[in-house]
Amino acid sequence: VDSPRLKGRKRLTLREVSEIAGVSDATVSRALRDDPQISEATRRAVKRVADQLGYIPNATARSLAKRTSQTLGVLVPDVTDPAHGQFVLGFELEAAAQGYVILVSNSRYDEAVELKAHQTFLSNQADGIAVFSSVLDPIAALTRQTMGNVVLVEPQNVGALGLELKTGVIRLDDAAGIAEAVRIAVEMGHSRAGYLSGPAVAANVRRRQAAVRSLEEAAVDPLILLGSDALSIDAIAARIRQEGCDVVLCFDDQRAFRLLDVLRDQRIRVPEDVGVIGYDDVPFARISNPRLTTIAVPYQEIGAIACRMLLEQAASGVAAPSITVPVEFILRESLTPRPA
Amino acid sequence: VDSPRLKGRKRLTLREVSEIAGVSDATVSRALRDDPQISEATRRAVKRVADQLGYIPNATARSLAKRTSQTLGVLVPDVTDPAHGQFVLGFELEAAAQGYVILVSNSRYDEAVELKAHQTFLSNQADGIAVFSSVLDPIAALTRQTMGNVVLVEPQNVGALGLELKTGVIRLDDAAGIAEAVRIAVEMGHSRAGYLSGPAVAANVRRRQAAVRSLEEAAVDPLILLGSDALSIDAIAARIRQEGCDVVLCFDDQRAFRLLDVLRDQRIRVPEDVGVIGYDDVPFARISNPRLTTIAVPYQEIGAIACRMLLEQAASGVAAPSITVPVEFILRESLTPRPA
DNA sequence: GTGAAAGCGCTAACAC
DNA sequence: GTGTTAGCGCTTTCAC
Repeated sequence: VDSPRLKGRKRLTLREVSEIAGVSDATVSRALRDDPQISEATRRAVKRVADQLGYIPNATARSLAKRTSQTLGVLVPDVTDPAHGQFVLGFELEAAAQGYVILVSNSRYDEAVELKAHQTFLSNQADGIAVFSSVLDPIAALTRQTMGNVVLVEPQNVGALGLELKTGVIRLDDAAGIAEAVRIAVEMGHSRAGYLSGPAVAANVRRRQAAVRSLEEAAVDPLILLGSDALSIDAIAARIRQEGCDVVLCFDDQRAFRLLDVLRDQRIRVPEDVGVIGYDDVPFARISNPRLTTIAVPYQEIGAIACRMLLEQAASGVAAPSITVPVEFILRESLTPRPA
Repeated sequence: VDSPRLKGRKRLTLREVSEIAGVSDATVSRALRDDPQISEATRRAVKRVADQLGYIPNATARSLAKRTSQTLGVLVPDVTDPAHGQFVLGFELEAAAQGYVILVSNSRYDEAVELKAHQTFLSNQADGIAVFSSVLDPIAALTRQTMGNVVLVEPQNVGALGLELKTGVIRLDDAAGIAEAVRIAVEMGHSRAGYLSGPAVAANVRRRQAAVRSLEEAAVDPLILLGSDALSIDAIAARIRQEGCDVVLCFDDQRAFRLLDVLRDQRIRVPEDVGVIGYDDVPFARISNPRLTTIAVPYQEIGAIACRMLLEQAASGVAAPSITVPVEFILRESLTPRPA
């Protein structure tokens, strides 16, 4: 057992392997990569020497020479958020399966941080970059001469200015999910729906508007805005009571859980007094008390898709067709028919 | 606005910048890195040209030349787990603050995957690697000629064989946390404590044993083993009832939440009929219903510490002193004094 | 089928 | 202060 000298450890190079194997370095390079035009005999011989010596190729040198790094960058606001974590997991698993490593960074919804991370990825020659919930001002991004190979997931600003980005985009079918939720809530006899807002991002606006529209179509009372993170959650509970909401649609599960928590404190019963609907279907939604009715988003699968789109774009050289991922309404305890 | 050619895009090199700036490439290199021995005038001139051209240095080439990549690897079983997510976040934030990028990989507690990820990080010249909850057989790991600069967080197998690893190690002070929990539970009048086991890892054994010992000292009934993931959670609830447990210590919060869920189904009241104690204090613990009594572990801070230890080791060349992180008992609704 | 040589984009002595 | 010269460890024409 060899003690790992931590620093300055000089690692084996391809050339040393070649000397011991008694062939040229080029041959070792080819043999190790299973280049077809190398004889089976030398290939095996070289490989034997290589892993006998414990040779680990230097990916850095390889990247420099090949001008491709087998590295992908992932930028999320916060891995700690279950949705983002699942996204990163799905992305990483797919990337690993394809022989890629991933660089990850947390932007904390900060435009400056996001931009810097993007540059860092570019600097590290990432073959592609996936950005989840990008808050970047598209003007700023596009003005720089290159964004590289990018896929945007649930971008917040793109499109706001009617810009056509030359990148693949993945969106959620928010409208359909919300419409379904509203339809079912109305069928259950609810007529005064409130909306618990999220951060000032595009998804929040889309979801709210979808709710407004769906309620209009259902010809019941218009959507009651309950305020967002700016307002204290207690104030929101108060509004729910005074507005007489019988169902609340939340921007996401996290907010829904917090709402359940304060409603419990205030002795407003869920679902008897008010129904609560989340968004995301994080793992916890199925074991909360009450279990949360929500709209399920396959974040892990989306991560895998983002990875594949990136690779596809890298190969084709053009933006992959953008897609809209379907979401699914999941009925659980936090929503029941309105008591007569 | 320039259309981002996705592939084969030839990026600006240092040399091109130098030509336009009318100086040598070495000068540009120095100016950009604020080398003190460059005149203020040329430094500014060079920088102006560089960012006018939108020059982005090639970190790959830099790594090759400097033999240090400003890259750190992080290996966790599953980013989706709140504890791991927090760890990665803390690690990444600290790394970013120090100018490092991170590579992340999910091992899914699979030894082979873990080993491969480790090699990949090494291949990519990571300046350090943090492994959370490593399941690697230390023999296998040590036999390879180098592990590089590593920090182990809550390793599962190290020490089992009495091996002295030459790496920094971060452990949790499980025993103290559990002891405190048991002490308080006993003070509250509980006397039949059960333990809901986790995966077959070192931490699980440590926590269980700490509970056994603490109960002995308290001179109440010995610990009742409730089984682990192998047993269905329903079977566990049944055992709780038949054994007459009045308090259950769980390996982690996730299991505690699942337990709360099935106890609710079975109409066993928490905390009235049985108290429940988790471990980790994931964010959800404070808004679950009932809110979960647990032992808080500062995973995000641990991530930052791991990062710093890695950097310290890289600089000093020797293993950083191992540390044991204190944990904190947090009393919430799921545990109350035993009703008389 | 294999070797020699040039080069990927940068940093680091060493000169001047 | 700044330029010149070698590499870093690999891939890749182009010969043979």
